[in-house]
Amino acid sequence: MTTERIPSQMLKGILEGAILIIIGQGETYGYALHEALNRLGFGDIPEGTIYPLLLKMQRNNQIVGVRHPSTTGPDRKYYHLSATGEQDAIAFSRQWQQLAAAMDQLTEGSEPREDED
Amino acid sequence: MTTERIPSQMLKGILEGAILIIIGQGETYGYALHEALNRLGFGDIPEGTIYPLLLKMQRNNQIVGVRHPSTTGPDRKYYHLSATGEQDAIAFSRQWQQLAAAMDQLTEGSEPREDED
DNA sequence: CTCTCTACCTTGTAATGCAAAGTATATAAA
DNA sequence: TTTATATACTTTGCATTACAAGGTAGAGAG
Repeated sequence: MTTERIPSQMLKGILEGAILIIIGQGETYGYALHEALNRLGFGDIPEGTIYPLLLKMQRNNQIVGVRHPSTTGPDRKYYHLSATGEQDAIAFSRQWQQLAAAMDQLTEGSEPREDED
Repeated sequence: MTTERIPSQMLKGILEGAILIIIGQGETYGYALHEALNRLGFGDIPEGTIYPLLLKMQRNNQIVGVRHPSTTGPDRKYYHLSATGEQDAIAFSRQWQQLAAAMDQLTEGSEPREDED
């Protein structure tokens, strides 16, 4: 199992972008986001991280939240991207690619072997 | 020119790992590190970021610094990895790969087109 | 009625990148 | 000599971020 925990310091500034992209692929709510991030390999991001972040993104007019009742539990707050959020999602993708490219440059031809553990 | 500025929040926790890897590829000093990071595409990381980080890494016994006189300017403090630092560099590489894999999953088949604007 | 799963929110803390300012050496220009 | 520039390292304080810990509440199972 290569599922290694990503340190929280490494996620700083990336979670917001990741969430922008996820919401951009279809409106969703906090609790489902928690499961989506886990499924994608970001690890078990706690609710104490996700919900305050969503509220901040709402304050910054990146996302818009609408409450909907659920028949199987408490209300859900569905979020979708605003125009600003869409632009931010695109900007984040570019910045991520820039970072990934720099990291690629860094580890070019000097990666530690992992053939046999 | 696709050289986009990587936001500082996005670098949090990644700079340390990147520096571990660079120093692992051959001992170097702060000022040269500043240029190397720029050349690799990480952007113009200010000295107020690099030097305090090196001092912290030294306190944490990840790197070892040795002063050497220079004939072309002030003394240089050359750093090399400690045993701890080598392990941390390897751990960081794994964690980065985990993060990059999660980001790949995220943008799978749903990237914004850039063919034509 | 209690327990669990779902679903959201708040407060306070530690970690990180950075701006701003300072110190000091070597070299070239005035 | 004086001034300026590139090199080279350090410190203090700030804004941002992920998180732990705790709280609130609805729906269904026992």
